[in-house]
Amino acid sequence: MVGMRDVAKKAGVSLSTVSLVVNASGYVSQDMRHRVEQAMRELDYIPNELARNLYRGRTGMIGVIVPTLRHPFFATLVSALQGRLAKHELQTLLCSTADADTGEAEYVSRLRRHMMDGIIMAAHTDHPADYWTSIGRPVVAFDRTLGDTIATVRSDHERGGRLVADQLVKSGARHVVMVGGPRSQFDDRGEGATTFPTVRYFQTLGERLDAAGIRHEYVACGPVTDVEGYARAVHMLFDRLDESRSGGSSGSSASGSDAGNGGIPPVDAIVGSDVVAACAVKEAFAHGLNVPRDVQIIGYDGTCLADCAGMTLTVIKQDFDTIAERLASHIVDAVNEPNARDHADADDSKDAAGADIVPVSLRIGDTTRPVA
Amino acid sequence: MVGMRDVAKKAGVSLSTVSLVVNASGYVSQDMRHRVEQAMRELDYIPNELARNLYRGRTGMIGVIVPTLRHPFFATLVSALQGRLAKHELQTLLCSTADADTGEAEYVSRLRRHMMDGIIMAAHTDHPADYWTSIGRPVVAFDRTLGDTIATVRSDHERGGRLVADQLVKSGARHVVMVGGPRSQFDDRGEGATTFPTVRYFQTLGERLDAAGIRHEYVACGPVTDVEGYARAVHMLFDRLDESRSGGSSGSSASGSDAGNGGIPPVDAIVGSDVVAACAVKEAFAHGLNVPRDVQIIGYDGTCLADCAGMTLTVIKQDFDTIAERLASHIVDAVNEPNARDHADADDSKDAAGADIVPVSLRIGDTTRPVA
DNA sequence: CTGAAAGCGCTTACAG
DNA sequence: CTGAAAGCGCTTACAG
Repeated sequence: MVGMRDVAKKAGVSLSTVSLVVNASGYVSQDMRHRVEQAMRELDYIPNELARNLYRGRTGMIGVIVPTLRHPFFATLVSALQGRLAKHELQTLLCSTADADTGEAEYVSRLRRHMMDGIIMAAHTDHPADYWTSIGRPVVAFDRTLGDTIATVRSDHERGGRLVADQLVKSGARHVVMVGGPRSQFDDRGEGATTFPTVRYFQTLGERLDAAGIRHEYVACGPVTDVEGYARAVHMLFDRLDESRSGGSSGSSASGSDAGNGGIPPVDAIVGSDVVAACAVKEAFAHGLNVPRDVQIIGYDGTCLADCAGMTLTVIKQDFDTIAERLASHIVDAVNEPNARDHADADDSKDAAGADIVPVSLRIGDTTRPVA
Repeated sequence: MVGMRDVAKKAGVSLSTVSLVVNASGYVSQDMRHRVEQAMRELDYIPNELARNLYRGRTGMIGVIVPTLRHPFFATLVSALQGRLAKHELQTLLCSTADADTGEAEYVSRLRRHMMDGIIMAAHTDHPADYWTSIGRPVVAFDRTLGDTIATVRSDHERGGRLVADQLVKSGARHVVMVGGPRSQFDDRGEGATTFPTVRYFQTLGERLDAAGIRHEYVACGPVTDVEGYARAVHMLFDRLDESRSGGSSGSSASGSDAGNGGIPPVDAIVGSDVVAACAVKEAFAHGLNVPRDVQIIGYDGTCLADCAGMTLTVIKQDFDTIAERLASHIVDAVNEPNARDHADADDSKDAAGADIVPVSLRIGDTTRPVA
């Protein structure tokens, strides 16, 4: 392998001169520069970045922790992130907790050992906040709270909830089923606010529906990594709907809890992630139900599924580009000034916990009825 | 930052002893070992991997070049790859050519500068074979030919073509439309074989349909990165179908070239990637066509779209896990013995060009008719 | 089995 | 503006 030393020898100059030329820093006379460049060309010299990394204590790589790329949501997020990080000269190191059955601890350990410069955390974690704050290296969180000193970026899920509630109320929905992750996500973690901002969508939606007197219930599936789990849950849901529609002879009490079966309006709206919504469209077809006449369906996320699900889905779109931009700029800040706390720049797009809030929007598709 | 030197000092031993303990290599007496371990614990010593990298000339990272993660096919591939690479203690460095508008040259340069140990190439490239073979560092190709010395892994697309032809023939299809990438992909590149193995699917399918006397045509869309391009192409296709179905008044000659419009059977089968198939289902619904009675739809790839497209798609499934396993083991070989050429182990699952061929399978869904 | 020494390839103060 | 020197933090021959 040809190194700087060889170039220096060939050009008849010192090591440092070569270094200055390679890095285009400092002043080197035209003459020297040319001789060095010529020597580099002749020897086909390629700088070894490893040595630079060691000296600088940096690798230029950011670990992005997600559960799995198989879920279009994370694929889209990572895609956007890679583009943004690249603009800051940072590489994206893929860290999936489910795809490689490696816990996040493995990646945190790599962060500690300087194999990456920082971590963007977008996967579930059981570690408490002090685990994350004690790492002492750059970490930024997406859609979850990891501790006071760790910046968070998330979508405005409350707005999502309001937009969807509005759509449902105005289109005359009478019985809404929300399909989402495990109920345990709704639990507080001391702070009085859940660490899973996403559940705020369902909470806000639920409150609004309550206020409008619209019946609603929540069906929990497995964790986000289990895409098939969603399919099963939606499948079972429709079987149940069949039962309730085919008369009051339903033996199970699953279709209602606090009212006599007779008076319960049939389910006429299903709400959940894009995956849930896509499955719902499929089941509706299979069960001979007309969408949106018999049942309205509203997705959440705005991934490619929203346009590939057999019908153009009405969805809440998360703004992946803006999210990625914010995450990237937070991690760049953290990498550049490791000691600086949050740039408390009194940004009004932050919530009480100081999270960076990105707006969402409602995209009307063909799976909802026109509003009154 | 606390380094090995500090640990050595604290434990009262030499640097090398600490190194031996950290690496669990060589023999160290129990006593020494304990003292060192204790010191490491007390000082909270964390080895700096950067120094190791420099010494070993390795980073433990493999670059995976794909066009974009936004396409479920590549998301699934990368997901599988990450899992496999992790089993070999290798990290996955995401290198998207479209997401970060960075050409592959940028990543090859990083490979050269030792920022990664090898590259798995799964994106389109305009560079000729000798560009790739001249890199002189580990490269493995997925689904494309990059030169004699570069190992290739691909699915058995010919088999895919046969399976689909069989399905179409037996179910009585009369007019098949294939929707795929730009026609230019079909061109030879000297070697007498296209560098895009995927087109072999369409070629084989076409030959078989010819043999069975079934009419077929090819509609070209933009490059794979342009998912919306597929949607548009399929949309236009259905508009054309409407026209041809509503009588012979079609002014355009697009629907046929070598026969009078009158005698052409209406299109009753659409074949393409999962994305194409999903769009086709959607358009069929929108146009009031019954699937599979009026039109059969067959996808290719077997990504999550195959189960989220409004109907369970009949698809050719690529075996992502096996593909990832093969790619990973090839790159591991290449990294470990840089000079070794192909392990010419006379594997019978290789084609003439020496590619490693992985079987595909047909998954029957609800978008095809029963076979005779 | 343990310690002093050289070195991985590059950078950056620091004298000339 | 250029050159000799020390050092990034760790590893591995090589003597003891």
